[in-house]
Amino acid sequence: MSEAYKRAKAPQAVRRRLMDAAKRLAVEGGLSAITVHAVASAAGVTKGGFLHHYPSKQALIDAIFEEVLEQLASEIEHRASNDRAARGVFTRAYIDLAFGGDAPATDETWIALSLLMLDDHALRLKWTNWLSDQLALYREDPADIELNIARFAIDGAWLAQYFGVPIPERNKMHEILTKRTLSAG
Amino acid sequence: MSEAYKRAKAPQAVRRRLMDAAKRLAVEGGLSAITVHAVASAAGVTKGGFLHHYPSKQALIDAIFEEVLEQLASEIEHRASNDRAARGVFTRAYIDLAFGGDAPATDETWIALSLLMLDDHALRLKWTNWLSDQLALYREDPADIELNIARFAIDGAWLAQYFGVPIPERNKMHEILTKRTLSAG
DNA sequence: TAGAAGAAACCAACCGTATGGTATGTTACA
DNA sequence: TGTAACATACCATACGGTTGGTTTCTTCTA
Repeated sequence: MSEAYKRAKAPQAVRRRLMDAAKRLAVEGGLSAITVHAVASAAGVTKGGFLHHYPSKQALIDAIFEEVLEQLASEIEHRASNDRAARGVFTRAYIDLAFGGDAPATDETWIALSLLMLDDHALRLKWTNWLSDQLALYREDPADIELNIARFAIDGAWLAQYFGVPIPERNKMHEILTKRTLSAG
Repeated sequence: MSEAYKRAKAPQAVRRRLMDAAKRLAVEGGLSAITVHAVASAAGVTKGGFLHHYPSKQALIDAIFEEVLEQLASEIEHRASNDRAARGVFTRAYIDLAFGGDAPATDETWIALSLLMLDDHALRLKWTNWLSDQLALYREDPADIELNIARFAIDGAWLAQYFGVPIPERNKMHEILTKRTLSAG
């Protein structure tokens, strides 16, 4: 009898570990590092265990993506709830989220998200739909140039971070970008 | 005797086609679409042909990367040569390059570049080194917040484009970003 | 409340396929 | 006539997924 059989069954914890392991592997080694074997074994389980919980590798990826989108929406909502301005509510929350350095785990999650999207057309579509839904929800004008610049800058800043480039004067940048979402219309 | 043997030998043209095919495949199908077989056959040659010109798949990727960096540097240089301002010369050229919509091939090339980098740590390093060299060459302050914001925004805009999101009012955005590289210091 | 019975949670071994790369051959060019 | 430019056949490996088992949990009944 294999030793692993003796462990307590904890399906929910295993699913969590599988998701986290996949994200971590993606951040550390790019999306090509996400193999069924690697993820499974990083989560302390075999391929069989992996494929019991998720019918395919793609299913896990989709699950991660959905979860991250939900987390993102919830973080945005939390930040937006204290914002009484008429314009740029979503974008400001987006900026805050990117610069709010209190949660490094969040950064990893975002990077993993981006990596996943970049090789998967369906996920890219989900992302753009999510974004446009959010913009609609917070009544942002998708054509507002200033807001678009700010959001693009945030995306670029993620990339820079993933590339290992230190961003100088984060706080100041945070402040400037935020201010511009408030000024003109 | 196979038909292909009868073609005129044109090694230089084949190498060119291999590079272009790899870039196109990356843009269309993500980096996982770059397989030796796919690239070779898209270039009208077999795996053997591919591996005669490049000792490995990675060698082709490296060659593409080097070439793109050189092209980029040359485009930047061309644009910078007409710029007499003291600040932000590189960044303005970078912005121009991204928004100069006359060359859609350039866009594809950049996207391919980004895709390649995202799964290859060594290439990411090469990119950051290239960037910091360029900043030094044009005497840009790497900590200049306004310039950093502009460059980040450009990177984010590429991504958006790759994601298929139309960027509203490109010209206006181009103008605004450029203006900000000129104003304060 | 015991325990039987079924379902859920795993593991280990196997399979087909795709991939990067090698070895060896064939044709064209210099 | 040698060398560069290809093609063809082959190889080892890694991958996603399947199959069939073994163990633990849950639930239903007497």
